[in-house]
Amino acid sequence: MVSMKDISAVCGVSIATVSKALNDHKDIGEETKAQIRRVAKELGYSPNAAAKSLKTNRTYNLGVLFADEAMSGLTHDYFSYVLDSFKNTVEENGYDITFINCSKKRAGRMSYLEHSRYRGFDGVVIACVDFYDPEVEELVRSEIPVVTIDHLFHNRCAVISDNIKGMRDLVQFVYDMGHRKIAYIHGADSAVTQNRLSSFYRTCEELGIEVPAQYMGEAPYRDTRGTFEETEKLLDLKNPPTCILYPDDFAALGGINAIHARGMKIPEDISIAGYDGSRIARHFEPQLTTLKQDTKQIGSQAAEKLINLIERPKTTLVEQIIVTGEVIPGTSVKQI
Amino acid sequence: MVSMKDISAVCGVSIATVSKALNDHKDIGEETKAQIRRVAKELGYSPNAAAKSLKTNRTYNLGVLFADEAMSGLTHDYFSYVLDSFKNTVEENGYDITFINCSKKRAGRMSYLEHSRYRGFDGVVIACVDFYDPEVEELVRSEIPVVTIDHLFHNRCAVISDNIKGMRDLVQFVYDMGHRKIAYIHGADSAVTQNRLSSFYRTCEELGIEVPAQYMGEAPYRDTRGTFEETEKLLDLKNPPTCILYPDDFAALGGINAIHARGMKIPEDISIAGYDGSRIARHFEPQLTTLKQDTKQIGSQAAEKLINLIERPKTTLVEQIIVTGEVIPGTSVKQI
DNA sequence: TGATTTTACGAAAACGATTAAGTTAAAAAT
DNA sequence: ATTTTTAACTTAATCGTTTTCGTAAAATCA
Repeated sequence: MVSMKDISAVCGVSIATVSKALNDHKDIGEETKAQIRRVAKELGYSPNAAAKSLKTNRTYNLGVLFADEAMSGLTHDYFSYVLDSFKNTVEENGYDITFINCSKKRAGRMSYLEHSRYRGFDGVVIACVDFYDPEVEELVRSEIPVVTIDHLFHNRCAVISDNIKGMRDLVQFVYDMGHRKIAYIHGADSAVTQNRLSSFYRTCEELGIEVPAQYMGEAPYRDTRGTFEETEKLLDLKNPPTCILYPDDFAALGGINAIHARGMKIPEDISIAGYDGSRIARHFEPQLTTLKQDTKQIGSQAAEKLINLIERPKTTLVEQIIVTGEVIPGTSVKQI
Repeated sequence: MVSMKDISAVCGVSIATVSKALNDHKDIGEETKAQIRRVAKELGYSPNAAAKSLKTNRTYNLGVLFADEAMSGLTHDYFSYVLDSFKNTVEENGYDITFINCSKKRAGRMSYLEHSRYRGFDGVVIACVDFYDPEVEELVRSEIPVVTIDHLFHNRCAVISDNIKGMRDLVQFVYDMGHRKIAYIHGADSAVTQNRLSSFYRTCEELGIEVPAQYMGEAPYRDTRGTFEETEKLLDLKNPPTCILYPDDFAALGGINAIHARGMKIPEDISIAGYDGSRIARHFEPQLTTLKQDTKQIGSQAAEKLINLIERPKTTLVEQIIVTGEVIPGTSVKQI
């Protein structure tokens, strides 16, 4: 690898001059700068991030902690969109991203914090993990700038998809379509689920509709088996709901199949709605009514916040940024 | 940050001794090692990857180039699975992954090779890009160990999903179900497409079935709009096919919708098949007949090959690794 | 006992950059 | 003409490791 030393030898100047020239400092003559830049290009010089960061304590590399329980990892169709947006935004700002190793099997592995320090991440984004993992808490309490997604820690920045408003809007939409018997198969216990759940209950209460206990079911996110079974239970009720809400669009497929298995049609016989607004839901038949989370906004806001935290720590607010979604009407909820 | 210097001060030994002790060299006394390790833990020492790699020229960091034309990026439902598997395997081996910045907008951006050198990647995996991009070629011709996925470069290792055999098996399956009028809406031009296409033609020829030109259509991968329109054309034919093959599972949705829009049923009125074996295809109704690419195998093979190339360059073969898939029968192809 | 080997450690250079603090010569000011 | 300022560099320390070579003491051997 050609280094500054090589350039300095060719140009007959000191290494310091080369460094300053390439970093465009003011105390280097214009012709010298030009020559150094030319020679650098000719020799095929490439800077060395390790050496640079050793001196400057900046890596321009951000850590991504991204390890949901279900191990869907990168294939998660909500977070992969968020991450994609995050990645695009940080790259536009000259940062790279590296995943924080979360394979917990390996002997001699580092904790999340150790790993982050080892790599010298300028900041870290945390999404889609067990937020009560002690390792996560250790990382969050560290000196490293952190932005979390869909979870709020004390004194830390968070970007949060507005599940409260989202669920309210969705229920309101279903209500406006005339439904009064609304069932909700919610996801497994988590902050996200709790927000959606309480918003569901509250909104129903405000709208004056009653939710019998049998109308509530639980199935893990993205689990079609669970929603299939829960849907069957709902359809078996003496007084079944006219509309079923699912944990997410993918899981809704389990419900769709359960409904079709009985020879019932959507939305003629029963209405359904998902959550996420995933790309594929637009192509279901009927088109799935869903709440589209603004993944692009969530990812880019997280990126911008994190970079601000790094580059302008004094003037950057510690706050939570709420990103709202929107109801995609679709055609899976019938007007009654 | 606490460094080896701090440890050496506390223990009253030299920095060299600390380094050797932590790296378990044989020329350090056992009790000294034990003490140094203990103190390191007590002080909360964390090693510095930048300093280490500066000396050793090894980063234990791999570059990932992953930038398809459609910019689906991380949300691509074939490559995100491949990448997830790749990531898991390299992490088990103590490597991290960093994306090679592919936002081409940024002024002063580095080329892929420059970026890779800058970060000091020990190796690079290339997937899902325009393989004829000069920057990609520059990277491939460099001294950096490279493994490509689904594309073969001269003198480079590649892991390739067997599209030849895959398409043959799929056509054979459809043939065995009794179909003789098979249409194929293929993806946009690429090596992958070409392999599938020629395998399609060859298999049909071997089976003695004729493929009229009107039975061939083209639509970009993952494009439901395109497959919708192409499907309509096929259905309009005087002598329509009994089975339609689609570029991929997602794109098949466009076809499904076109078919349903005419009030036709799958597979009663017409049969269809996808390609990929994506998770969601298992939940379509009817369950989509498709060729499941072994994404887990592809990712882990690529990871192992790349690591071998890095750690045992002398003894590692430059070869292409072919990963075969399997037909998922599903229920979208009718026996006739 | 004296010579030799082994064990356990230290000194110092090096990796490739950045940067504070000089230094020198030319230009500007007095 | 002398001093001051400015422009354009250079020197050298430093970041945190690794690693080669050297060395003193202890252990082994003759």
